[in-house]
Amino acid sequence: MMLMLVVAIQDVLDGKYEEKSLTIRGWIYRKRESKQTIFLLVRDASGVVQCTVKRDNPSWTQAKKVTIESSVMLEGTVKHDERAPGGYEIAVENLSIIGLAEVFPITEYKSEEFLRNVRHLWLRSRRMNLIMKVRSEVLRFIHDFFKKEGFVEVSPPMFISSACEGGSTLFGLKYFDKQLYLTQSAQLHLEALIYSLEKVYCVAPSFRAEKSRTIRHLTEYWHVEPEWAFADMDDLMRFEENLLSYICHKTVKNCKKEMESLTVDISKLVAVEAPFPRITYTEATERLNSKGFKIKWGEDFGYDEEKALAEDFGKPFFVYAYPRQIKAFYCKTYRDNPDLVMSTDMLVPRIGEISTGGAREDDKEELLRRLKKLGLREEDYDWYIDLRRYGTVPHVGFGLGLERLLTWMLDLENIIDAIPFPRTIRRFYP
RNA sequence: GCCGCCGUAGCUCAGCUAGGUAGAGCGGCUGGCUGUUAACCAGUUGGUCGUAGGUUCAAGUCCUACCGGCGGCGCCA
Repeated sequence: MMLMLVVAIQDVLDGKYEEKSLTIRGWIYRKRESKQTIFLLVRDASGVVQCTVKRDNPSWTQAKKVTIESSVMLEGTVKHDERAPGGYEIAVENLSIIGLAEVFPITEYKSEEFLRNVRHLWLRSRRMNLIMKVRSEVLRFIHDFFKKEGFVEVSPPMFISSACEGGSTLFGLKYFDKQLYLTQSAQLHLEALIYSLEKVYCVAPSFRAEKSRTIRHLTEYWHVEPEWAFADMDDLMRFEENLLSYICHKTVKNCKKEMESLTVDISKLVAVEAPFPRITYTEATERLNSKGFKIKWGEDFGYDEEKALAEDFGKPFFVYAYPRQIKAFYCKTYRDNPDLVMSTDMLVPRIGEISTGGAREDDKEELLRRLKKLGLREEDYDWYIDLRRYGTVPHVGFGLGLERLLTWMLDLENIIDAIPFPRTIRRFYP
């Protein structure tokens, strides 16, 4: 038996194999029959190519039999043909069916609800294929950037024994005969690691039992979190804007085809340029109130307020220096104004917050005061307080929601499409 | 936690306002078609109308409860 060249479909479409005999492997994407010719559109991980089977060819019988989504291996000759989508097609000489598919449930008309029910099959769609490729690349750029900046990737625990912030949004679970929780942020554990490694980061899932019913919430999402010793708020914001610029520019460059096929408007990504606008919470409040909102100083912004600000800027920006009472216990206060904390959110149009970060309280007595004031039990945070007992240092960190970032970058209508198997308040199958 | 919307064939929906024999398109199957672009033409197949009660001579349609789903707010990344 002659050994045939097995190639990726995208390479055929790129014209690398004109008039060559070769083998492709994949799945039947579309099938159209006429009297003399059966047209098989075959997809693999890389793309879709049209293959033609003629009536007088021995593979005609197999081609008659094959169904949508059957897995196949076929041999044939690449022809340049303007009538074929993509300009190239394969004249089939031999077709073998690997797995004959039953009638595939996904057809032309489909509702959101149905596609969510058959998510495990919908992942085969061109759209999900492209989104997952971009997601993979974005992850790679994130890792590249952190490594370039000297950060060490670490692996925090998912099981935790006490809350990071409040307890209400934690998923509890039975851990032998004890009560544990799924982590909602790696921050506290990352803070412990900076005393060894100084600059650390992780990309890991976070779990939130928030009963949120919106297009920008998942109960399980991937969280990009660094912690950085001996750094301040200015370092933090500069780092974040450089990271986002890097991701956007690399994605535009390396995922050109995918972005085109997904009809993403890349101009907003090209336009991302450090430095980003920065406004304080107080300035943001004044700005909003001049537009007709009625925010009292000390109140947090809702989604409407975030959207109004974001539309004003039309690009990513920071809000920083928030009132102490609306932020978590670990936020460091400004020493010249203890009503304010060194906390910053990065916001983007349409989505709102994609990251929250800031300086962490590094003074032990101050941290204890904050814990007490918020009614948190000191003994639950004993190990965390140790970090201020033994060689405390000023440090900063942030958390970036990977799926929110992708939703913004790819203009996704719903965050669920930024992850293969989304978990929401109502969805956990398949 | 609060508010709104949806549930009829494998899929997408109409039918409900004003109660009276369960409909269409897609898909499947059969046949036709000179190269199709999720083709086209003809025929055919296909139903616990989400579930349980109630009103009524009669309920897919009206009422109540429940179940499932989607979205908005709040909360957050």
